[in-house]
Amino acid sequence: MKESKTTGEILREEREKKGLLLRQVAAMLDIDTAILSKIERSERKATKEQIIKLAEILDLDKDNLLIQYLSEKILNEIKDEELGSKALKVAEQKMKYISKNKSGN
Amino acid sequence: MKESKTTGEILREEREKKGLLLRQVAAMLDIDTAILSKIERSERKATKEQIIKLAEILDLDKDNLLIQYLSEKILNEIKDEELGSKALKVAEQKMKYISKNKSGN
DNA sequence: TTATATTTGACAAATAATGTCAAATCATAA
DNA sequence: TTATGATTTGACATTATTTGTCAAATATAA
Repeated sequence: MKESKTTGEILREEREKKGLLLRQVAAMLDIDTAILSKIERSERKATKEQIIKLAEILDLDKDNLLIQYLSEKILNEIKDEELGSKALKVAEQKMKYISKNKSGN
Repeated sequence: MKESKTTGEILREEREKKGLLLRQVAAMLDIDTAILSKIERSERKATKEQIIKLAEILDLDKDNLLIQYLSEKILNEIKDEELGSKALKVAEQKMKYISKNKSGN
């Protein structure tokens, strides 16, 4: 019952569907093959720019991929924190408050 | 209609309530006064260790202060992101999934 | 004023993120 | 098998970010 894929898993799946090699995609990103290998196995994080390029290369929805990516960055921030779950809820509350008071109201 | 205080605002308020000087609290934290000044004005982030020490020094609830602090770290991660709000929601979903499958079930 | 507290900004040190490279491992076709 | 190409691993280099110091500027108040 696997609930959700990691960004890395998504990237690997799509790259393989397209029959592309790590070497080829890495070249398009202008990085070493080793890094892309690590990104796909969640051993390293991609940069935002790399995620955007990868969405283009692999025909993935850019916004969805970015949301995936950002949510992982958020979770990474609290993954070792006992209070992480509570902090996340508080962050959402604050976020709501911020949105409500955005410029334009 | 100020909804919530920043960690810095809380820290300054409590320090002043106790009649302590920046210099004094900074010394207890073993950092320069300048940094504490910046932390209280949200120009710099504290470290987790500093937050814990500050809770002790200022008699604040440690967990509450840490939750405040962590939620700010989360928001900081997405504050310039258009998709931040969506990413936050996805992070919560993933978090629920993770909790559900914690060791011990 | 003078004294003390705080703030500011330039800079230094420490840490973390991002990358390269070469060798090891893996998969598979000859 | 062995030979080839793909991927993985780990040591290391580079760069960016974080965390800190220091001294001068500014505020506060006696």
